[in-house]
Amino acid sequence: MIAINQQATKRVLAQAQQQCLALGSKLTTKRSQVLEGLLVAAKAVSAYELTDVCRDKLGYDLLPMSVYRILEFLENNQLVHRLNTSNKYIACSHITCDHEHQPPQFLICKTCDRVEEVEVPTPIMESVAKATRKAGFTLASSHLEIECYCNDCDAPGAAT
Amino acid sequence: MIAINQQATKRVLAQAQQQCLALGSKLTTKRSQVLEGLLVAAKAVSAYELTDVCRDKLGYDLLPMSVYRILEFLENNQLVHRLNTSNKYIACSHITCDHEHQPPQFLICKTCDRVEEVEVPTPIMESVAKATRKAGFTLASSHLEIECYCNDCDAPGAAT
DNA sequence: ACAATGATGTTATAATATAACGTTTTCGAG
DNA sequence: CTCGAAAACGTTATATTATAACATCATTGT
Repeated sequence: MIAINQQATKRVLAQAQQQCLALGSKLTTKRSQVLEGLLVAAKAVSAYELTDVCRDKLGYDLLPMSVYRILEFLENNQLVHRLNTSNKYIACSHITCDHEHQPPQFLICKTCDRVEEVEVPTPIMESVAKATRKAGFTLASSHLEIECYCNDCDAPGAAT
Repeated sequence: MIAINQQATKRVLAQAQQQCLALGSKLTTKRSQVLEGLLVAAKAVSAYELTDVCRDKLGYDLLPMSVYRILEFLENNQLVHRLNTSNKYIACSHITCDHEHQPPQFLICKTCDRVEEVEVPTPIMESVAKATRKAGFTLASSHLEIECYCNDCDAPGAAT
């Protein structure tokens, strides 16, 4: 969770604005609203779910088509990640950092959609890349999505 | 590609039949047809695409709903893998083996949907599992889907 | 033979996603 | 300032992926 209250959210949105400007684009009102929706959701949500969050929790009136477009924009500006595994979106947990990051790996709870963005140690990812090359493929990105259960959602069938 | 000709396909289907029986179920005609469609496709295909392959290349008349049901059955019988990343399905490359396998990792070409099923060395997967536990998550499976470009489909923007 | 179960057929609809085009807004060049 | 281009946003339509719900048919053990 990167935004636990309204003030933190404001800070993140301000930082996101900066990040967009640095990339030559702008975080408009609508775009900011969508990002805020993702921050409030604090987990991976689909575009349609995000429309609901924006309406029900924030009072923002956004159409799903706009949400899709805006999510694409936010992804291009490294503010949001799309999780292909679940067709959901999540705010990047590093918006407030200054430094560059490794391509992220995502631990995704299959039950509650909570996501942690972690850095699998570089040598490990190197090994994965090596196994990939050996098979005649090239990594498209080293972004990995790993399906998990979080500690709040015990794995089904787990022994007590 | 695990079936390069008609004879190899027959062998795979026979082996699949055995594998089902061992699990207490049966590879019916329709189920066999769906699996054959996947073998003929020789790449990851969606359920609807598979319906087309079965009709156009094999003359089998299957409805998409049946295909979904049958794919679910085949997955439960370890004959087929569902790739969550792309919402497509692929025949398991190990149907003709006798021995147990590690949970598979998939290299998926984003351009042509060709898939290689590889085994990332166990110690590497151990490291990934360890990083996962450290973050308070438990792996749901060590099946990994890795988005790649295969050597026939050069990565966009790759230097020559 | 028939009841129970499993397999398949059928219809409807939900959920996710993109295309195509029109309108409004922004913003720099003149 | 204002006009034209580009960007952003609105709107409608439709494609794609997936599941639910219930009907019918087939198989099998008794």
